[in-house]
Amino acid sequence: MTQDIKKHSYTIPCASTFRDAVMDLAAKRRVNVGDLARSVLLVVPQSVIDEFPDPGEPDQHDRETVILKSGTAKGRPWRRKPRLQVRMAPGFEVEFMRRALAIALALDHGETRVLLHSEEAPPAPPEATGREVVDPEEIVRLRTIVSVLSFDPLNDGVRSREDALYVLGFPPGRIPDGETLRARFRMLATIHHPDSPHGDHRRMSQLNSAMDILKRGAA
DNA sequence: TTGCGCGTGCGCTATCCCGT
DNA sequence: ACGGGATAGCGCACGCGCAA
Repeated sequence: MTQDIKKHSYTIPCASTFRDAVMDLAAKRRVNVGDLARSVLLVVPQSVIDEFPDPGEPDQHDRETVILKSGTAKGRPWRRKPRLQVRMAPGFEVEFMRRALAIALALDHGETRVLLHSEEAPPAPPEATGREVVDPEEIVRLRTIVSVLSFDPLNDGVRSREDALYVLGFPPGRIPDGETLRARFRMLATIHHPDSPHGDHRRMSQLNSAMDILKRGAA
């Protein structure tokens, strides 16, 4: 098997606190740092990433010491900038990827809205000051993502417990408790409700049917 | 159908090359 | 000589083919 696009290995110098936070987040999500960066690149428009503040390089005193464990220089200490290393498709700039990872951290901290302008950016028109700008490109991306990741509505509707588990995204045979069930339903309902920007009447209807079946089964 | 071996790709870590 | 960036190498996961 050969790949058409070779991945490139990026070295991203950053403050040790930033590196630790990113690695903690990756560990918490059970993914690697590259996955975090790719996720942000997938769902956040490039213009937003470009505008996001760059966490920047480590300061002059922020250095890590590495002791070589083998080779001719075994035992020799190396001082270098704290860094993150990721393998991704070529063509990205280090600052851009550092911003992307900063967005991942911001989202994890609950900052679910990303402003399209920074303090240094040219002043916005008076009527737009202090408001988030809705990027049409972002809306299209999000709709595509929701469409791809959502379950395919069942042609014959939700007729069995297995169908219900499928619609709610649980593996076959799983017996979710009431709290897990309600939490999953609420999350999916906010996405598929016809009033939502990404809503779908058919999916919402099948969600309700699935919930009914599982609630009856749990009773 | 299952188990085994092989090949390939990828992530992570450590090392080494080269510019300053 | 030092230190940053690039990459080599190791180990793991997964897909595929084949045999039992």
